[in-house]
Amino acid sequence: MEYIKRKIETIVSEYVKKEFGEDYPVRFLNPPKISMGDLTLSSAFEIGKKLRKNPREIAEKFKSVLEKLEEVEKIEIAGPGYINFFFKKEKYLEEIEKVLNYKRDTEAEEKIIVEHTNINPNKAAHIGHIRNAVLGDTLVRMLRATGKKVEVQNYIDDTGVQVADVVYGVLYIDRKSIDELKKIDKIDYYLWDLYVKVYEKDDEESKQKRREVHHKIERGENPEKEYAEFISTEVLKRHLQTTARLGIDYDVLPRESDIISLKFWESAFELMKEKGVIYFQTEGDNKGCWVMKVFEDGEEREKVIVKSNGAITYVGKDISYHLWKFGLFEKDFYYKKLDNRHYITTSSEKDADKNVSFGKGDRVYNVIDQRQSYLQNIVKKALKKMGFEKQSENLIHFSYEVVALSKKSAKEMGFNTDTDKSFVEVSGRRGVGVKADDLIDELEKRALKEVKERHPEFSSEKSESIAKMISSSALRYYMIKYTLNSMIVFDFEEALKFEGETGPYLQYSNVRMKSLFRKFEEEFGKKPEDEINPPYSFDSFEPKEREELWEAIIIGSRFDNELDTAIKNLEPSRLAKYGFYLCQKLNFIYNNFPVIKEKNQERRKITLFTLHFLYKQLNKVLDILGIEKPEAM
RNA sequence: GCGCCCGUAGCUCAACAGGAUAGAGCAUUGGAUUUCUAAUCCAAAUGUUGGGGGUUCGAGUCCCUCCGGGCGCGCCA
Repeated sequence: MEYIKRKIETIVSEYVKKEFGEDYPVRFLNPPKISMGDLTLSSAFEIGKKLRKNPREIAEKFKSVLEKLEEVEKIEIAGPGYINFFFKKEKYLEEIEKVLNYKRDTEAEEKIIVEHTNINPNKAAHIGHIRNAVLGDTLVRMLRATGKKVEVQNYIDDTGVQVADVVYGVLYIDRKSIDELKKIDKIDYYLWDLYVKVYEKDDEESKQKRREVHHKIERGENPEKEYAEFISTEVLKRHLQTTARLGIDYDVLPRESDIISLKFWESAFELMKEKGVIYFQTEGDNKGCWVMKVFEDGEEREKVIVKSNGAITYVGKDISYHLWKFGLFEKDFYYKKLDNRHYITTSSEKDADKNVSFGKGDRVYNVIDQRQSYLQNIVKKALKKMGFEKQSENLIHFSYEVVALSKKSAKEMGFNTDTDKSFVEVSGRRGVGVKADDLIDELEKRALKEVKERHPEFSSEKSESIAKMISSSALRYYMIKYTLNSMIVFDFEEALKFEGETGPYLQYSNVRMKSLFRKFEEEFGKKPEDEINPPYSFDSFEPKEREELWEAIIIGSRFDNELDTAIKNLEPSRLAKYGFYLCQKLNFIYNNFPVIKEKNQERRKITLFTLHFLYKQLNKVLDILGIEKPEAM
């Protein structure tokens, strides 16, 4: 119904300017009940507030102006001043293509970079990482659905202490050669356990040894460097297999080791000195460091960017990475193919693919959990201080709460639940967490059992393929249905559900429709689309039935509004909820209005229209949520 | 100590930018199919939105205060 809103907007802003001599934003609301109207305009409140007039009186003035709209059947002023529109139903149905093919105004060409997943390549991916990846991927799909150009980056911290710690473990605890590592089936699982072992013996001597390993990797000394490269690449490949199970891909994988060897930092350092953003501290706690002044909590504080031993801090690296993301210095990576879906950065020119280019974004979304807010803000401030105001503003921390384990689930897995808190924190170092692949395996197992029970006639290949789609949708929906601010206290019982507000429910609704349309074709010898033609008439329905069908159509018409709101508020859960709501309406109509058995052609046409329209809208939602659409389930 | 976030039905969560009678799922109880996939649908029941005060036509939402919980504030990454 966005096309009608645009029409109303034009009329309202013209009228308001003439009548009240000022511009007011035109805002729409959804009436809480369809009996109150199809759409609400709230302008009377805003104008009334400003002019200190009764909003109801102002609303009355709008009535005559807006009633002239050809789409409008009637207008009612309700409550304290809501302007409620009732559309001409038959006309609305005739123009449904305008709803289905709504095109947003094309904004100036803008390149968006979304960074997400960013799992340290030293152990298996766990449910916390999955929330990040699913949120990031959904954000990407949301943006692309509105026609935006989006590049997806997955940053690989292959030189950090985490990798060094497992290299230490391999070299000094398990004493394995690279050839031996190659024989391990799931290296990420092996390292999950090894990582825990490394921290079990956390004495001074091993700490010292670990630091040494880290420094050697940073300086490029072998065999440490070789091990680090091997491990991080192999674990990365495993992570990509895991995310691929959820339908998640990336355009480019920038590696920290390349940032270091291509000396990004040196350029960033020069730039920061030149712009006077950092300076050398000669006294106090930070003596010998390069620091940046940060204004926070009403006082100037210092943030160390280069340590007194000359090493760069984490923020320092992040600042240079972001200068690259926005294309703010001349430095660039080389790229090569990692597999047929992903490019990875490289520092050597000779194996580089010269035909691709990444970065140089206008807007950047970083999908990182809420604990990193402080540091993300430092990067933003650094950009601003360097004079890159616009880029600083366009750097958006897509922040969300973490995933923890419910005490019940943690106990079931044999973790220590002796804590004051009502949940158990996920910790890679202690090996506390649910591995993503384990969870997906379990979901697949359960889905397969269901499919086999329902369809014993299916080949095992077919059943398995369907089970995979179901498990992926269940996990994706579970991760997306919570608002970003809400901590997910992971519970097996909740996550393994296929009924109620779950991904499979949405999938199932879709399958039902497909099946219905298939049967319709068999029965009537034509496609549903061929039946759905004007003229339309609701005359053969009871008033109650008419309202039920019409409500479903109005709900279905809100897709574009929901998508826009989800993007504006950066809240993917909104779209998940909408998808669920859509399916509830769809299933209700399906259960209460027969199609194939319906003898009255007028009734059949309208019912089919409604279901087909909701089905098409649902398909858009499923694509954005990354939920696959099996033929049967 | 300072900053950010949260507190809503028995449980897990919604509530669009301050809007109309605070809604879903799960669990509970009862019901629907000789009929398009029952992973469905319908109905019943459950609320002082942590407490108190304020702002206004209107507050779960904004402000103040108190209580309870989470996270952050490194020359770690």
